[in-house]
Amino acid sequence: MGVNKKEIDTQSGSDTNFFDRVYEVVKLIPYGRVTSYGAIAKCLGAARSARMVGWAMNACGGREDIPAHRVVNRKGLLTGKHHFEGTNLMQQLLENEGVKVVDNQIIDFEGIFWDPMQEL
DNA sequence: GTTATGACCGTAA
DNA sequence: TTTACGGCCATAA
Repeated sequence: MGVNKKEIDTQSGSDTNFFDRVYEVVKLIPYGRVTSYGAIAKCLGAARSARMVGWAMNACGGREDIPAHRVVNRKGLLTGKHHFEGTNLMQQLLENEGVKVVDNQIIDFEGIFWDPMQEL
């Protein structure tokens, strides 16, 4: 039995599970902490695929297990809040965890920033 | 198979 | 300083 199918991917180990990887990292985000798409992407080995991380979030719509509200862009801005229900749901969730958010921007972002690579 | 989009990031003007 | 554009990877149509 050889590897018929399509010879694995051009790269070793990355079975279209890119999304699942992002989900796992996001789910690993501790309470009261936040991270950025680039940090997650970098942790996955694709720092240049930060957009894919956000894309994965878009597909996460419906996965409550994934605290996407803890994922923000490099500036600590809630760029994805538009994808949440309502208008301030994401902000409410963050404030609920003790994260101060003003004008869609996280206060002391660098202070509560959680780097996945730092833990992993 | 190609085209277009995307919750980004980084650099240039 | 701010603003604008391109790149880069992956998914969906």
